[in-house]
Amino acid sequence: MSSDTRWLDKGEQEVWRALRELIWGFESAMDRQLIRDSELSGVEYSVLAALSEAEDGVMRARDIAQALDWERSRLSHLLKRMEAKGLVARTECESDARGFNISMTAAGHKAIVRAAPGHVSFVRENIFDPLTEDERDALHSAATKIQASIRAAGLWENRGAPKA
Amino acid sequence: MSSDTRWLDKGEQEVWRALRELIWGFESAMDRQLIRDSELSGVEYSVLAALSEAEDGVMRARDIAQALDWERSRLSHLLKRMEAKGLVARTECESDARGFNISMTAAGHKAIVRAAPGHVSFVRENIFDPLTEDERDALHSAATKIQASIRAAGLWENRGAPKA
DNA sequence: ATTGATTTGTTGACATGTCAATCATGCACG
DNA sequence: CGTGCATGATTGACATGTCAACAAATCAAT
Repeated sequence: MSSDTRWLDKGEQEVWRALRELIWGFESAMDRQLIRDSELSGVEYSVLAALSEAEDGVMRARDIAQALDWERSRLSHLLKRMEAKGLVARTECESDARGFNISMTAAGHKAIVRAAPGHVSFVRENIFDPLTEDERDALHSAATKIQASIRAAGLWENRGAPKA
Repeated sequence: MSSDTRWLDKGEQEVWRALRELIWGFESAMDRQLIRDSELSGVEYSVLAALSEAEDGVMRARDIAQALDWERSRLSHLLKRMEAKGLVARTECESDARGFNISMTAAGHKAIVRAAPGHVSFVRENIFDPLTEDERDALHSAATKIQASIRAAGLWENRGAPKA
């Protein structure tokens, strides 16, 4: 596993560098755009967007965490802050006394409605507009395959309890 | 800029979802692999890798920050921790009394030599092996174009002082 | 040379994320 | 029914990153 390492050749290094820079830089650029043009951070936007996609704008915390693939504690901390800001509200869950229902407040709804156009424009202008159709398709399948490969290697899940 | 937003259609949403998941998940998967198989975190690996590429294994803090496109304070905090762990050492800079030269210690060198094969294997097995040549090339050009587009929009730089 | 702007780096306050521990509830199976 | 394990969520300690303020050295321009 050590002596027979297949190192990256020149061309592979360039691809890897481009991808690494994209992965490191894209999220913060997106955050910057959101914070500049709205009152929401990227993670706050994610939560509100998830809530928007639910029928009634209400989701259990568990389901939000699953939809976003986040740790529970991360969501819990964030929801506490968002609740303090008045973006979401929590009500007890009737069917399961352990759970909580998270809903958007009017302020939360207003915030995401205001933020969404700029966010979508950012995605369209920086991902779809610059790429040819072929490149877009290839990007799609490449991203899907890479993720599948990492999953198969058991390195994707956050809480990696590899059934020790 | 608000009423004429071009929203994403079904297919575009799928591409965007795949890319977003990749961007969010890849880095932490890489970190997980490194921490599992070595004593280095992803950011520590980055610093040591940058130092490795310098001729004599010595770089000024400024140049490391530039190479990694990091904020100065981030690097400063990290170097303090890495120095405490004995991975790097700092010496004053002769030519510029403000600067510091950062060098790898023997322990730092040992650590990255031990971590590198696993890291390269991770990259090869999860990026290059699963993709066809066409996909790899398309991924390369797509990543490059997306980054160029974000740069052109002025949203790439960390310290965005947009010449107000 | 002196002044003022720029560069280099550190620091401290704060925001955010991870991890392990905790607690209450629900569920499965005897 | 209980008993024990799984689930949902919170908490606190800690790791890490950002931001703005700072200090010291250099540079530029007169």
